[in-house]
Amino acid sequence: MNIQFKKGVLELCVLALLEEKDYYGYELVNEISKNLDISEGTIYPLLARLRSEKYVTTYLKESQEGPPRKYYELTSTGKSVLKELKEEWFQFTDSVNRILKGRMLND
Amino acid sequence: MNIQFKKGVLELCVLALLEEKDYYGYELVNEISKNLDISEGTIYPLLARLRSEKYVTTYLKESQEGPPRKYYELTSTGKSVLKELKEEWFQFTDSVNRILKGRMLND
DNA sequence: ACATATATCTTGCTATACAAGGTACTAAAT
DNA sequence: ATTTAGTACCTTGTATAGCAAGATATATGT
Repeated sequence: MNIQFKKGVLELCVLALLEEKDYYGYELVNEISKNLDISEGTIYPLLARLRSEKYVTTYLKESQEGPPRKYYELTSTGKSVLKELKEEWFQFTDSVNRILKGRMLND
Repeated sequence: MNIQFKKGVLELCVLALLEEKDYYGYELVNEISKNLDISEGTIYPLLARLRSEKYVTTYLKESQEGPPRKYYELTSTGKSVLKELKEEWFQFTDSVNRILKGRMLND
């Protein structure tokens, strides 16, 4: 899978998942991995950044299956960033597809 | 416009345009700019890379309106890379949209 | 001579993803 | 008891690609 395509998009995916419910990091890796390749070395720094930018808050919760889980919860800032990012994403892909599809008639 | 989203995608756009006809760099900037923000500081290094990777060849042609133009022409390698990149792009955006749209019912 | 549009390219910077590794807890198998 | 495997967190160093800002040079009009 093309690594470059993911730049910036994983942030969008994480925020979108967090809109549904709170996730912990390891769980996000598993959930996103159903659709996209993603590694832990990517997600944890990303989550740290989202927290430092106040898009999410965190809380710890113990687990029966291993060490405590750090859950991530979307803030209202995070929600509005998500909305904006989502719009940008759809607009961006439309623009790209306009460039590609204008020339796809003979593909 | 989100800079990160463009990572890797501009290469795809350039190759897609070159499938239609030969372009020179400045012309590519103008053409792509109809849909996406792109700067010359991005396109020229990208074109140099495409050439070094043998996805394109170049030739010079004089112009009446300014200095000589360097035209870029797709190689057969470039064509197969384009085909692959295009497939990856559509698969990638589908995957992302699956993550986003599974949770958009109440947007 | 000067400004504008055309056309090329380079330098230094930034952002994000990844591989590879480390830490630690729990439960099951040896 | 010890090891293994699964869960769960994190960090370090590297690579890549885009951008702003600038340099260079040609052609045309003022």
